Amino acid sequence: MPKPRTRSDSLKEEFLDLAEELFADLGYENTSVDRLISGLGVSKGAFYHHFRSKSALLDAALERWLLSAEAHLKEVLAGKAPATEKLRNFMLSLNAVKSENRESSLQVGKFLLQDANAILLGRMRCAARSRLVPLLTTIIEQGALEGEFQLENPQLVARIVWDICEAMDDILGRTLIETGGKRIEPDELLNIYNTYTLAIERVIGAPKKSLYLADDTIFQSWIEATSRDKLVGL
Amino acid sequence: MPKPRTRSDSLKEEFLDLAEELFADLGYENTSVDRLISGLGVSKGAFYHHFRSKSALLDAALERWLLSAEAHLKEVLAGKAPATEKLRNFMLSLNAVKSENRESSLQVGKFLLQDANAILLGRMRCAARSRLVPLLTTIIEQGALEGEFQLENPQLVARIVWDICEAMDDILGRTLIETGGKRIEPDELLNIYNTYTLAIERVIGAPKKSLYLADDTIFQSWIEATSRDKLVGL
DNA sequence: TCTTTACATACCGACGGTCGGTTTGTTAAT
DNA sequence: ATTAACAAACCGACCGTCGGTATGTAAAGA
Repeated sequence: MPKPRTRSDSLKEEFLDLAEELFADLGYENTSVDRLISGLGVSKGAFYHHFRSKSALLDAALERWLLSAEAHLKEVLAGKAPATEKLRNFMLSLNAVKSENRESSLQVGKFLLQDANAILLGRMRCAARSRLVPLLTTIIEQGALEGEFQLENPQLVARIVWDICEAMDDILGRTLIETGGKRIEPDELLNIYNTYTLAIERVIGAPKKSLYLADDTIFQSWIEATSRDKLVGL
Repeated sequence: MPKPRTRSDSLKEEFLDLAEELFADLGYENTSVDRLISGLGVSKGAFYHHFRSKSALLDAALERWLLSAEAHLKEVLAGKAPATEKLRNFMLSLNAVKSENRESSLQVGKFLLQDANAILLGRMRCAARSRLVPLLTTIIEQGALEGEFQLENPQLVARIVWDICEAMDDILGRTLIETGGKRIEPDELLNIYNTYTLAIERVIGAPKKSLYLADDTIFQSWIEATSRDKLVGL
């Protein structure tokens, strides 16, 4: 049910809003331009007036999403906390950003694993990496200066840490959704999380358990959110 | 120039051969079924007689490729060498497998980064992971038994090591192709390689430099192979 | 009045996939 | 040896959907 458009509140923004929603529901490839325009009750010309291509629409959507994520993370890292704390906050905020989208717009749940979102996933990874790795680098450098982290090449190491975070998101997501009807143990997710963060601790030469999470309430809520979701089939 | 087909040498294999070639040249999405059948001089019915869909063709191609890779790696790991050596061989063999394809069939070079291969990349990563991580796990377990590696969860740690390898391939590939006309320093690639392997050493708790590479001849040949390639544009 | 913006409409070619039908090969009863 | 019966392999016209383009047009500002 498309909300009634008052002319000249920017149609472009409405396209972006609807795109986020449909990309999350159907996947990028399964979201046709026809579907987008009929959802908004406008013509094809309208779409191609605002976007050079469907691919450009994806870029714009990702750009908008990344801007907010970047701002949020910068805010988290603004203070004078020790690098260890900043790093932990960074990682938890990453999950928070994604969790908030899990329920509304750009999901990072099951839909990311489908063929229909392979392009979206690739683009998102690339864009997020180029914007957020620099933030990570500053944390790593700070930790090295503080003597808390033992490493030699902050830029590359930050990239590696980022890679590990991406991989962790991937396996956490798969674990969440691949266990079909079976009840998922929050312990299992926590175990994955702590094993990955232990790996990160070692990579940056940080004290053991500086990233350790004893509490599994985060994963409790993940599981609830996931089981609330309808099954849309493949 | 399609070679003259003698009837009843399996058309299915010819489809797979041509698919590998075209996927590498044009990308998966840019390789149409029409192109495949006209390349072989057969009809569309012929294709859909042998494959349920274009997607099934990709699965079959990946399956064939993975079988050979798996066999090759198992062979490498058959002996009674220490885990450290096996791990180093494992990683180098991975690169070898890909280098051999770089020149002939399923390239892992520039074409993997395009949108047109996002699906292919995702499927390949998933398939390779599920087949090869178990092999890695045995190495890790062996190393833990030998007392050379210090870790607690071999299975998950093997997965993490694999993730880091994937990330390393990614960044090495990007570094190779994103530097457009500029001459690439083999040193740069070697530096990336050693930083990533240092990370792996730390993750598995192995002695420092047990994976270190002093020699950059491998990357020399990579660069040559890459600059030999024609530019096919986006 | 002239130009520019913001759309609408009609249309295109390429694509993945389907379908009814034909050819070719195999088996076995006559 | 012939032929009926069946199945596998293959043909090619056709379809719906897709992303994208070309052209038209109403309205607003100059």
